[in-house]
Amino acid sequence: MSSELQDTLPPQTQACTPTLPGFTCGLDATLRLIAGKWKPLILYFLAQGGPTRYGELRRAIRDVSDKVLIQQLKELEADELVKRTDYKEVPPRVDYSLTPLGHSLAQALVPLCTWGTENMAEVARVYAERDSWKRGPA
Amino acid sequence: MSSELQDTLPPQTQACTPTLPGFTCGLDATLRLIAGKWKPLILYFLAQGGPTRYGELRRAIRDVSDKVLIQQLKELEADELVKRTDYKEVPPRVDYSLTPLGHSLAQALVPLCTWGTENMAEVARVYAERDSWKRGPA
DNA sequence: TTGGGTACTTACCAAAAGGTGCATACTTGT
DNA sequence: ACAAGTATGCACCTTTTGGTAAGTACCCAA
Repeated sequence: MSSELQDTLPPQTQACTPTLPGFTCGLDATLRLIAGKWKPLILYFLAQGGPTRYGELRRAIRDVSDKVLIQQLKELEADELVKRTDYKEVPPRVDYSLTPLGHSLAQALVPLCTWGTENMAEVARVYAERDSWKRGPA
Repeated sequence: MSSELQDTLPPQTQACTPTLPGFTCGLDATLRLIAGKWKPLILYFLAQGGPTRYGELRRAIRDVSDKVLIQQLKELEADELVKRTDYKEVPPRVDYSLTPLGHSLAQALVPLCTWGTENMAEVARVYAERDSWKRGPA
């Protein structure tokens, strides 16, 4: 990594420069917001699709349960990354979209997605190996 | 609505292509590798400092316990993101460094760190609000 | 000899995270 | 009439995660 690390670098005794409140560094702050099994996926999905209805999201993010999806959406909303719009219609209709803050975070997520795509074969291989010794040799 | 958003969306946010094994997309693949409370921090720290001895890492990443740090290092090693070097000296001496794969992942983490740094005030504010209603007003 | 440092390992636990299934109140399609 | 879809809420429970405290084997300095 080149030396234009926005945080620190000097004689470092810590992972990053501690700055505000309780965060050890910017990465730490970010990680707390996106901690949650599906949050990054939700953000990323919303970044791609714009306002999305609950049911659509639910179907898009495979294997998530209602309880957890709702829960994480609420947290994202409380964290001001996502905006919930309730149309107060009679069969319920609600949609979710990114706030500007959420949108910028989603952008920061893009490199991770790109990395995963580019290295998917590698990652899959590693996983295959792990799974095989876990279940015992052939 | 089509759920095959991946190929119909704006090229700049579009980096997610569902293809291989059990991953829904690149982001999903990446997230599985860095899932773990301290993993991103470990990767980021190693990216900054080069080969680092265990004890140094331990002291750099505040509040991590031996058990967990070791455990996550092992997983990172199994995932071929980190390389462990044991000098087999008499008072134990070991150090950890990034593999090329790990290094590229660490690069992808940089925007998250940057985002966190740039929006730290915002994030801190949001957290303060949450904490206050959680514990009741002063 | 006692104490500290090195890099771990293990047993035991508490808390957090996530999942399941049922319920709601109302509408539309069959 | 009845099933299905809509967006949740709630009680309950299992899995996962992380943490604590202790131990190991060895060396060096006081």
